[in-house]
Amino acid sequence: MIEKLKNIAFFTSLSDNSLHELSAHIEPVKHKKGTIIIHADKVEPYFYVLEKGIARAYCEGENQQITFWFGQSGSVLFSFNSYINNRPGYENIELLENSSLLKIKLGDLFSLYEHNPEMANWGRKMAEQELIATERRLIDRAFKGAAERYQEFVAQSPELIKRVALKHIASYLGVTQVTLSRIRAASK
Amino acid sequence: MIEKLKNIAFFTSLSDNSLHELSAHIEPVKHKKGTIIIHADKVEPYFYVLEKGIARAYCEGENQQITFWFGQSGSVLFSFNSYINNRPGYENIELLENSSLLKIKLGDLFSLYEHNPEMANWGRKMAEQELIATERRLIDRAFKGAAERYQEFVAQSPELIKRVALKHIASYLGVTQVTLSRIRAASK
DNA sequence: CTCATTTTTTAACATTTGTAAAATGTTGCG
DNA sequence: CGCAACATTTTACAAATGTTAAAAAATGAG
Repeated sequence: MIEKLKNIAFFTSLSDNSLHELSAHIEPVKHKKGTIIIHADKVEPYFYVLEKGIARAYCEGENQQITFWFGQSGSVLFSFNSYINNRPGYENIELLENSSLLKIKLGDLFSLYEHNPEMANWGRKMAEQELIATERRLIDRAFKGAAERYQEFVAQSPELIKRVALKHIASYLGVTQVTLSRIRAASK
Repeated sequence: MIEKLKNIAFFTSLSDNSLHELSAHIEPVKHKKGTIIIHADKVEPYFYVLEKGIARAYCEGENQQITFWFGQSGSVLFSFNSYINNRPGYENIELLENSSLLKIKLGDLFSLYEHNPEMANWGRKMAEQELIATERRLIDRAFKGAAERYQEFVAQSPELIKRVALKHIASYLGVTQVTLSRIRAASK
């Protein structure tokens, strides 16, 4: 299990001692494509690391779902509001392929944060990395047109383009599927 | 100084001991309206808490500035990329009024994180709160039209509407100033 | 207070994106 | 295979937002 963790970017900075403590609380699980592992409007008590597979986070709108995040191998999956505020979250997380995950109870993770400063700093850095990535996306959306955002998405996430339905990518990019089709047609 | 810190929401959870340690590294400063306290493309070595005043963070585009964040009393101001990755940042932070701030050297803050677990958890929670707020804005932008975003901004930030130029609010909301004017005209 | 500067609003027109519906393409299962 | 379900593209039209320019209003320095 420790060797598994060492292969995941988020965990490479941890000492063997912390990895050992952490691994005692980890349970590997597998789920099929289509499984919703995080549900909106629920306090979700688990934190997952995606070992293999693809996932998306989305919110349910009136007549549409809006995908705002994709996860790949090495991504961490959790309900932000459950993790941060112990309140029901706003996002669903769906596995888009049959996937392998590592599962940790939030309570166990928080205990580690309280008594192991290295883990507390790990949690801080994880939140910071997610923060800077999220803010970049917010800014990018303001500066760049939909076409440019699509080109960058293709360049940065070639795997996702191949494996994820375009309707999800369209909503991730903040346009309708019709607009994405037009962009793709124009760039041939 | 400790009493000052206790009045700031971010610091209310800290023990007197941590507040004491922290306050040894804090320098109160005042700056005039228009001062840029965080510069893009520079590693900014200070972390600020806004005691009194208003600030905005913006990125410089080709023929426009895009404001993507406002700070008020109690907000924390820092270059995300300097703080998180020790790299030059992408944002400028400008004081929109004469302001009082508390100034802390990043290096001092990081030392506290390393040897004081309570401070490490404080840093974690701060990043988490910024993260959840940023993600909510990203999602809101996808779900809500510009008019609705404006109404919510008015409801949630009545102070900012009074004190901040509409051109900055327009770019914060992701529309041109002309569009914001139309929205305001329609909602009378 | 007055003038110069900046901010905000309004107008006319262009462009982008959205909506709805039909056509085409793809996938998986019996 | 062949059908059914789902995904993607295309078309025609509608709505929202952008661009440019000018007028009106507000602000601030002297």
